[in-house]
Amino acid sequence: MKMTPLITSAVMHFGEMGSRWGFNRTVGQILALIVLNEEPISAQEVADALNISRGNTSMGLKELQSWRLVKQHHVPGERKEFFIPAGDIWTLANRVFEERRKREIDPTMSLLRDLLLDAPANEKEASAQHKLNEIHDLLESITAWSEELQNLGPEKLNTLMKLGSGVGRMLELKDKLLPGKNSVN
Amino acid sequence: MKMTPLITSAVMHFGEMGSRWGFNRTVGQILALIVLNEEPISAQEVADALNISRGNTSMGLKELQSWRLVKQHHVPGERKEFFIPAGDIWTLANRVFEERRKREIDPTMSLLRDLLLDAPANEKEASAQHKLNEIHDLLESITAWSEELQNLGPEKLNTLMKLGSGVGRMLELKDKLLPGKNSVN
DNA sequence: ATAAACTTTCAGTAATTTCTGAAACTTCTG
DNA sequence: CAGAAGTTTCAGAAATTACTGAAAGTTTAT
Repeated sequence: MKMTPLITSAVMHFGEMGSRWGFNRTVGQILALIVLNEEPISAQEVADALNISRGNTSMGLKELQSWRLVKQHHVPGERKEFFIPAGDIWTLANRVFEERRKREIDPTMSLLRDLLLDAPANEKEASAQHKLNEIHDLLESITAWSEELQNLGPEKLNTLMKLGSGVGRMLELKDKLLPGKNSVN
Repeated sequence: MKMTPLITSAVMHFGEMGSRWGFNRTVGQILALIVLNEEPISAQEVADALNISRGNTSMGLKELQSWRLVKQHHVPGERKEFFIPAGDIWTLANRVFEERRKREIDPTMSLLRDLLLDAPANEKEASAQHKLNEIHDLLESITAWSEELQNLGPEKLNTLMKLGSGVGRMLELKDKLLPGKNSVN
């Protein structure tokens, strides 16, 4: 399970970036290693390749499974468990988005809903509540939208992306195309 | 500069969430306080309201300015500097996205480009490089796409969001609408 | 030029997060 | 069921990140 120089660079980098993506250094490294390695890999091999303790490895793998980025893979005849990516790159990226949405947006949405239920006590609160409402609506849109993108799937998403600034123009014409749809402006 | 209960709850929550959004607790609290307070607020008032040291406040304000979420506001006749949000909610959310993209995606893109330049040394590396290439393309699409959304502006974005699953159907018809555009599937 | 009002910096401390490794646990095998 | 092979847990150590407060720095007013 020696890593080639290329894989080493990539793994180290994903470790560095790990914390920015919502997990810690070793979790990032483990993920990169499992994704870049075509063969299934055992926990012990992960620990050896990355030079981290067996305990830390176990926790990292557990976390990656809770993010649904990595899954166990049983090799017939082998006693130990092996690990492989839980899907293709698109799937993994989606899982990361989804999980982050749960951690970064959902709790705030829930608090905002609560805060917006109470009647404002005075002028100051009324104004603050108005802002909170704006934030709530924005987050709600982002959530709805990201769910929508997930349902589109990679090919259509790609079409949409390649469309570039065409999206704007298309929107202007949308009523002709989909006359039944909610007209906003 | 006493905070009302509503504002206190919101500020505390944004503090908790701060670290998930890319900054630390006090920076999150300061941001919430400045956004929810309609009047400009001085550094000293921030420190008092949040019960944090003057030094920490100064660093927090500096960071918020580097994210372009908060700006200085000079009150005529007053000696000290006041602070206000750098724009409306939409603008602020956009700045957060943009800044996070810089920190979370750009460095990886740059590394991936480098790693893809070298010829693979063997089978293992060839396969890893293929995966890295997929990741590169995905990140590139995400970047292009998020820039596109920013240019759309809030109203059109909202139209798009309200369109919901209509986006998929619209895409299927897009060639009729915009015949000049790049055909992907 | 001096002083008052205010801000920033930064060395040291506090708080938090991550990692290790030994012990406890779980399976499988003979 | 004994023990070998493997995994998980978790208390404490190490590393990282955030915060304080006193000293240095700025700016404005006189």
